[in-house]
Amino acid sequence: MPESRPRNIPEATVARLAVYLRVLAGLADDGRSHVSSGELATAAGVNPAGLRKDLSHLGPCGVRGVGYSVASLRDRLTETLGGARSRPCVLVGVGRLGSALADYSGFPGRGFEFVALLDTDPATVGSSVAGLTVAPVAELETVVAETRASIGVITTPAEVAQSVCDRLVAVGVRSILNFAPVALAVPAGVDVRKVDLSVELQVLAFLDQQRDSTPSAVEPNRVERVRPLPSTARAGVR
Amino acid sequence: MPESRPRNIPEATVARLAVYLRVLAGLADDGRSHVSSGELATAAGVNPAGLRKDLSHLGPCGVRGVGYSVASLRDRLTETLGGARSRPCVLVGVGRLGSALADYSGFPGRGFEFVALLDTDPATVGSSVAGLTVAPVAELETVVAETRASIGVITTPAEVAQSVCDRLVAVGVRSILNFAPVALAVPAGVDVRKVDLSVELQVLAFLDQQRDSTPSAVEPNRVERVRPLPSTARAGVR
DNA sequence: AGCCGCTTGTGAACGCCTGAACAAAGTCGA
DNA sequence: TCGACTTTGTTCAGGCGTTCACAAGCGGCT
Repeated sequence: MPESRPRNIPEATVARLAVYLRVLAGLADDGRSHVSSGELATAAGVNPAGLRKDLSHLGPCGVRGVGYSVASLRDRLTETLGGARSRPCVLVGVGRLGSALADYSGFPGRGFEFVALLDTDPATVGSSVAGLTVAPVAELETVVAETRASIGVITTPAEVAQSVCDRLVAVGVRSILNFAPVALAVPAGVDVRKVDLSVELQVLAFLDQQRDSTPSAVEPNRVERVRPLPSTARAGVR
Repeated sequence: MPESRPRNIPEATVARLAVYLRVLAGLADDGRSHVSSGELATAAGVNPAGLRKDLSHLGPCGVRGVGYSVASLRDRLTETLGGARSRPCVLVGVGRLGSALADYSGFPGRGFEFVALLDTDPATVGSSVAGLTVAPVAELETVVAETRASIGVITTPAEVAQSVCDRLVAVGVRSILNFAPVALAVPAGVDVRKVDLSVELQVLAFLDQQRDSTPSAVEPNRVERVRPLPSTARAGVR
C-alpha cells in the first residue's frame, strides 16, 4: 500500500508540510522524540489548529495525549512530499541566483535533486557548481533525455526564458519553476510556478509606504508572531 | 491631493500591480500608446476581469471603448506602488542570493532601492556589488541610522537570521523580507514576508510526483495558458 | 447627428482557505 | 482498575479572493 488516500492535498498545505519537515529534521538532530502541535506550530510560524488540519490530510499520524513522534512524522512527510526517490531537476541559467539555488539541493530527502546545470556563457560552462559540471545549453535536449528530468528551473534573463521553456516542454518536462520576470505560455498539462523576487520587494515597499502614510491606522491590530501564508508571511499593523 | 482613496488594497492585488507595471514598461518601450485589459492580462498571465478589478482599486484610469493609456497607467501604478521616492533597503548576507538580489535594484521607479549591503565574511566586506561597497555587519546599527532604511532583506544562513532580524527591528526597520528558512519572531507592527526557495521546489516535486501517480486523473481538466496566483502560477492537469 | 460596437467598471455568486470551538482517545497517576 | 488531564482529529462558521456576467460609457462610422 504505497499511497493511502491523500488524493488531493491543497497546494498551500503542501508548502507548509515542507516547512514542517524542515523543522522536524532540526528537532530530530536535537534528540527530541516527541512534539506537540503547539510547539511545532510556533516553530513553523503557523496556527496550531491549522497545522493539525494540514497533517490530517495524510491520515492520523499522532498520538492523542502525547503528540507526534518526531521520527515517524518526519518519515511520513518525507514519503508524502518526495515520494520514494528524489525527482531529477534541470536548472538553466547558472548565474548568481542559479548557483545559489543549486546549493539548495543540499541534502537528499527533499523530494528533488539537481542532475544538470546549463548555461550559455562559455566562461561558466565547464565550471563546477554544487558538485555538478555546467553544460552548454545547446545540449539541453540530450541532457534531459539522459537524466529523464521532469522538473525544470529557469533562472535565465527574461528575454530567453520563453524559448528555454519551450525547449524544456518539448522534451517532456512538465513542471517548471520560473524565476524570470515573464509570464510563460505553456500547453495544458504543464505546471508552472513563478517566483518574482522583484515583486516581493515592491510589495514590501508598498506596505512600508502605506504604513508611513497612516501613522496610527484605524485598526490597532495586534499579532504576536508572524502569520505565514503559502509562500509569504506577514504580521503587524496594516 | 497625493493619495486619492486606495486605503486598503489587497496584498495579492499589489503583487499583481507590480507585474502590470513591468509589462507596461515593456509596452512603452515598444512605442505602444494604448492597451486593452485583455492584452495586458495575457501578457501578465492573469484573467482580464481580475485585472480590471485590480485596477479599479485606484479609481477609474481607463477609457471605455478604447483601453488604457500606457503612459498614464504606468505613471499611476508607479505612484501607487512606490510613492514619490524609492524606499531605502538594507541587505544582510551578500552571498550568491544576496548579490543576485542586489542587482534587482536595477532601475529606479520600482519603489525600493538598496542603500547598503552587509556581510560578515572578511573576503566579501569591502568588495563592490551592484555599485555598492559591502560593509561589515557590525556596522548594521550605524548604517541603518544613517540611511534611514525602513526595509531589511535577510539572505543570511538560517542560524543567524533571527539575531540579524532582532538587530534590524531594534533600530527601527519595520519591513523585512526573509529568505532564510526559519520563521522569524517579530514584535507587533513589523511586517515579515518570507520567500522559501527550497519549499518552492519541494511543492513542484510533489505536484510532479502526484501527477505521475495518476497518469490519467479522474479530472480531464483543460487550461490553455498559465493561471497565475499571488506569487505562483499553475496550470494543467492535477 | 444618431447608431453600433467595443471596452471598462462593477455587482453577485462560487469556491477555497483560515481560524476557532468541540468531541474522541489515549496516557499517567492513584 | 478507574478517573482525569492532555492532546489530537474533526466539524463549523467566517472572510477573502477569484470568476463570471451585465450595465454604463466612449469612439468611430454612416
